[in-house]
Amino acid sequence: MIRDEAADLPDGGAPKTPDRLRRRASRLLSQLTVRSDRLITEGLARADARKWHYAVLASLQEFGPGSQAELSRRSGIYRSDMVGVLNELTERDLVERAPDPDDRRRNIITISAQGRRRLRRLDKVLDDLHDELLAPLSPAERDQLVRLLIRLLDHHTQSS
Amino acid sequence: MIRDEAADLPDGGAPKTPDRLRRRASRLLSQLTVRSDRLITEGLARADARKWHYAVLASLQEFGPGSQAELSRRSGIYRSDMVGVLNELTERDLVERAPDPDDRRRNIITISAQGRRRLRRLDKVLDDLHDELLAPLSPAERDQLVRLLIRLLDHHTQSS
DNA sequence: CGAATGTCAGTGCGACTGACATCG
DNA sequence: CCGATGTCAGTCGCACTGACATTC
Repeated sequence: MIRDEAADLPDGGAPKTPDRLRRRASRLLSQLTVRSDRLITEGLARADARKWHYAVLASLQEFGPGSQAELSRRSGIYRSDMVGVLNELTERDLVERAPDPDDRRRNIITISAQGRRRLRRLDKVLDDLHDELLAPLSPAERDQLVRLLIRLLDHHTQSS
Repeated sequence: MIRDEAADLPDGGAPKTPDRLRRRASRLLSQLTVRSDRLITEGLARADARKWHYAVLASLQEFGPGSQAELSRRSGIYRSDMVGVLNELTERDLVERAPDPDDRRRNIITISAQGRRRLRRLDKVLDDLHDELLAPLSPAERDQLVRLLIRLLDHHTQSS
């Protein structure tokens, strides 16, 4: 019989890091994202909010009012899902949805004063949650991580 | 009427980075992970494999045979989902599922010779896919990213 | 008895698709 | 006519739960 151990390192024998499973960036990303998402989702739920609430409100504050399709592009939420998010936000009077007089297909979404207050609150909540998420890292390391992630994300979004 | 611009920086005026949306680590992680997952899943699909196939095979090669529950702990796949994964792997003769004589509750899962060949193939496929995923980063930066992610993941797994 | 194992059915959520009426 | 918009219904994959029979 063939010794099975011999088959362990047949491809040149170069001592490839043994914990490839653990070091695969894709696996690290997805496992960490599961935890991160849960942390953020639960944290925001305690403040009666969801991730997209923040995304939409922040995008409105930074780039000003816009149509739903425009918000969709800004925040990476699908046009079809944006409807529901905006329903929730208008229910809570955080944004206003008004028909665009110049283009009757569109709604113009505007952040309200209460929405701005809400956004400030959510920003604080998120700051705390990110402190928890990034706890083991120094400020410099956090910055480094963010920069690396941004470069990767940019590379994979411009091509699509 | 109140000028809305005035309400933009009411909290002290500290020039908080304007693109907070873009810099939130949690958002970067989830958005990047979506792309990464898609890249990997499609790449593996072209080789008639799934992420878990690799995870299970690699864990078998590195840590040796084990029960399903043990594999489940090693690879982060739920006990309930492991069943299906192992069904697929045994169908393809990549692993063997044999009852443990010493503990009749358990099955002992062993990687087969074909499974080892398969694993080597998948490792190459994944190397290429990670080259694509991490394309914008230098080797040193890739290493840095992996180390940062590992530290974060470790921190959030030991506590759970 | 309590705890672990393998299995199955099912939930909830998030990303994504398709189609449709309306309008530019 | 083509393209964009807002809306709705529905799919798919995945993490996760609950329950159950069997065995330790």
